[in-house]
Amino acid sequence: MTTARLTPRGAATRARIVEAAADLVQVHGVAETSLDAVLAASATSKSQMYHYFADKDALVLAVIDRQAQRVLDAQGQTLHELDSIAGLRRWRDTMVELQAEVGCVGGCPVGSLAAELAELPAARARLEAAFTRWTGHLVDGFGAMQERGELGVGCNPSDLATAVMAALQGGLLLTQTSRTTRPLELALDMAIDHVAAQVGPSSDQGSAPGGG
Amino acid sequence: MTTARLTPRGAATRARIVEAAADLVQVHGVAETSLDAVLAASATSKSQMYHYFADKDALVLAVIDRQAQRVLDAQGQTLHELDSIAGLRRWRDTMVELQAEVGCVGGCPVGSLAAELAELPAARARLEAAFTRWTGHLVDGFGAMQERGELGVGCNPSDLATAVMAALQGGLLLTQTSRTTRPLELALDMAIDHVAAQVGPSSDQGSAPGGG
DNA sequence: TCAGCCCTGGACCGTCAAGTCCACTACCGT
DNA sequence: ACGGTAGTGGACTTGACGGTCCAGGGCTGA
Repeated sequence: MTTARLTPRGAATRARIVEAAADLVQVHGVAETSLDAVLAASATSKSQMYHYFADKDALVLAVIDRQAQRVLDAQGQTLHELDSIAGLRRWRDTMVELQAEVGCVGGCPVGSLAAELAELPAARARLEAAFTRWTGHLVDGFGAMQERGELGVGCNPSDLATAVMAALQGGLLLTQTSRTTRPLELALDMAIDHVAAQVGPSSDQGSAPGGG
Repeated sequence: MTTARLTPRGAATRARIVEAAADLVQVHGVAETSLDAVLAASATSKSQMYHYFADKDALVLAVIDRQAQRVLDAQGQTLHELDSIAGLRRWRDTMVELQAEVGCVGGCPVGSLAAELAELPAARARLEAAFTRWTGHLVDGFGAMQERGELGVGCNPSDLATAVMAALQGGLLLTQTSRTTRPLELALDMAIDHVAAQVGPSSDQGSAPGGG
């Protein structure tokens, strides 16, 4: 089922299902979330669920998109002010704060989905798109810094963003596993230092030569 | 069931079950791996499974330990030569190579388990231990470098190791999602640069002040 | 030889989840 | 008013999965 031919009432029901599913998936994971639970949480019936989605997999795809949006929303304004080292630091503090607030439980909603669903082609494509969109905000920030001459012309904003996102994801995973925000803090500080190291020298990244 | 009172024959059967379960879990994840599948793959019967393990959860704990060991084994000698930048680079190349060999499929066996099971207390404890052991090899390497005066006395080998492990885990997740080794390469290069930046200056880490 | 425990085979059970079906209601356009 | 489509309720089917049970095979030690 696509989103064609939806009355406002129908759209609201569909959204309620996705919202409830997203909540449950965030806590229990996809495999441990039953449709019955989603139905109960959203006060809908089986026929409604199958009216709006072909099957559970289709719902899961919608949940991926929803979670990706939620993650971006949770970062608020800091996500749009990544064009300076100071902005990156504020963003770092926001991410750490968000984790601390939930007691380091749950990890990254998108990262967790990626780990669980990366081997399913359709889901993988959505997750890759979600990461690309997220990372895009970093790319934009680094690009702006580069245009202003704050970042060496030799360094690649996209590569830089990918490295920062990797640090974030790994930091979140270790934070979730250890129940301390420390790994996230260390990982993001490392990443920001890595960006800061590109400030000033305008020729080389100072990295290992071998890269493919 | 602990490992008490096991004849060689029994131990072999138990090991066969864990081995088959580990194989399946690595590909499909815990939730999508049924006991029947494990039994078929290991040519054992239900009664054997429940003779050696109290329930599926108990088997999963054994699988976590086995996967942790497999990951360490896969890294071979490079894991014991992390006491120099050159050694770290060889280790990086090994990790990238391992991912390339499997077509970037599967991600990190331990990381994937962590993402799936981190909210289950018993599993979380094992996973945390697995990461600690793994990270321990990095700590040892950095400690040796520090003793030889190659690393500033002000920097903490344990923190450094945590940051590198975060980069590794995040890099693996993005590599799995994007089906390219590039994120892993970028993440590990960043991490190694971060370690290299501690070489020479013997006072401060040059990181953000706020960390708590 | 024989008792006893480790080990194994496989039928069986209860539960729960995904997905189907059909009768019904609500709304929209003409 | 009325036909058609969107939307809804909920019982039902099917099958897989985790877990139980018990009878029997096989090794070991006295």
